[in-house]
Amino acid sequence: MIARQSQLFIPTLREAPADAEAVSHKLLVRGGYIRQVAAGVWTFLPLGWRVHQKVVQIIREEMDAIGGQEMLMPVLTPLELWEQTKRDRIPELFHLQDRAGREYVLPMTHEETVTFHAKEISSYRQLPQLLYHFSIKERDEPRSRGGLLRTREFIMKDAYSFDRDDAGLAEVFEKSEGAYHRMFQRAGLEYSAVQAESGMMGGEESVDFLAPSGSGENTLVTCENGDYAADLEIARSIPRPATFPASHDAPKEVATPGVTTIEALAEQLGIDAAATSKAMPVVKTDGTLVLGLVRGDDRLSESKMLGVLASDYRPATGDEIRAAFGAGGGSLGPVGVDVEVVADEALREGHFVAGANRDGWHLLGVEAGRDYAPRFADIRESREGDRCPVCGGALRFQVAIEVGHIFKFGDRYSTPLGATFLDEDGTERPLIGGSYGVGPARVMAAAVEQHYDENGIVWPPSIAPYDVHVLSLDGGSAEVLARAEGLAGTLGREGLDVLLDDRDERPGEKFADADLVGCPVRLIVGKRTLDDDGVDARTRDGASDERIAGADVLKWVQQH
RNA sequence: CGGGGUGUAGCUCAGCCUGGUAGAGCGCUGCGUUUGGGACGCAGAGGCCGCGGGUUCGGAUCCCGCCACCCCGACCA
Repeated sequence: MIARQSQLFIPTLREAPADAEAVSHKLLVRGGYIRQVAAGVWTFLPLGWRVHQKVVQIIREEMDAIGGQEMLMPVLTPLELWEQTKRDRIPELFHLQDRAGREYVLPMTHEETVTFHAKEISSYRQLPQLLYHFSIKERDEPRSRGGLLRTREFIMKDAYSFDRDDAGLAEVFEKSEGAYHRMFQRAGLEYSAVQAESGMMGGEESVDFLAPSGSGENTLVTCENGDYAADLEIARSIPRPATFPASHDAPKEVATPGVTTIEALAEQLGIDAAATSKAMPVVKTDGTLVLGLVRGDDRLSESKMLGVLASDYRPATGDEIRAAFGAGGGSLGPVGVDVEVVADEALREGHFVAGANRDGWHLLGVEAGRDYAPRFADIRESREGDRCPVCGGALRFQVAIEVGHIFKFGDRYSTPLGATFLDEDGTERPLIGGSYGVGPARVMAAAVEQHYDENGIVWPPSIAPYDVHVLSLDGGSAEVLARAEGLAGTLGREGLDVLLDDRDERPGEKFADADLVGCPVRLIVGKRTLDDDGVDARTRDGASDERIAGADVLKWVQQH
């Protein structure tokens, strides 16, 4: 296939739009791949759509390879379905009515709809099933950001599996995980599969696929030895050891006038911040006050705390704190309080300085178990300097994009929607399901975040908009142009996607645009190459750059 | 929803403080010269200065309100 650039709509920009921050956002806009229509709403221009389609095709092939069946479910969805699963109250859900007042939603995923169809499965003999589609998702995000990184409308490949039991589900889940590894590898991404939060809608098991990136909303924690990877929200790790001052037989009061921060406390007492404890009073949805306690140098992990409390919560207000503890926020501690204390595991051993629940005073030598009886849990957020929980190796923290997420949902949808089947023994059971999502646009953005240089995008060959970019530096010479056209034609007939820059532009401009667009292989035809009947061939990554004979071009392209 | 910021030509921005009939660079059109890393000359086109109200003889500029967009946070099946 050969495309003439002189006739295409590829509006490249010399400068990045002022509001762009992320590299992928800047380069995809500058390269003429995407344009913004409204906040979080984007058009894929012809070039961008080609890349998107290439990613889609890879995903499709890998899904089909594990027995997935492609279909298409509608965007417009009756509200009733979502009422039945109680997801109609999700704030991100778009609602609308038709002229007769019937209510609809614009779904953010299709569990309800696919389960609605799965009601037609009536026998174990029809199981398992793996259904998927590529469709538009709508989410009323309070805040979209970073170009394609987080949008309010996007295309997602979402697959749904239905099985008779957990064993069947485990099998598809594993197969899907394998397919996901293959698709991200094929797309040229660096990524990690990590155990993820199951989420409020999810079920038992959940795996996130995170691609390290210059911009993103997740933090990927990996061990240097490759034996541990997790999302920061749930990452476990070994904190550095604390250096303790002398111990005491019982907590000993010490005056700390005006000291309300850990830094000030550690400095005044001349001790390691890790030898102090930090108290974070929170209030659960039912109004119960709980005191979270972490080491002074640690941060409370909001997501871990959420799991431990099994309830939503908020920080206690100043008034609530004073009422419960009789002191201000900077002077709180676990000794002698009436509320439940949830202490981080790091506080299990050692004697720590803690607030005395009296303004201007702290306690020295506070020991868990002896001086207060906490419930221990892992509630600290991992941080730089921690060691791997598996092997003790150094941990690495990277900003990352979530490109895929798979999770088991069991009968979360089949039970409320009444999707049951008759099992072999004649009993009626709910279908057991799993959900497997991946965002092609995020794969695209992640690929750019990972592969670019100061001049533009350096596409992984598998998802580049065109395989080969032929530049005709004809400067009006019909002979050169004819040569370039012939070359493009030859490659096109071999099944390569060729972009021929036959525009009436100066060489510098063609080079700059070619760098920006980022096709993996570039072939330059000009007066210089006409002389020896050759072509200048180079790869976008700069690894190869050489004059080759015309007859060798096909071979060269296939090798690079 | 909280905090910060920006809306002036297709893009990047100046002008606003201190009111006086709209600017630059790039891009665009035509002609000519050029042609291996974003050329040069000449001649042009292009703006409800985000929207509404107010103050004023006069508002891009000052005041009030609204809207949009971006960044940080909250949120994120």
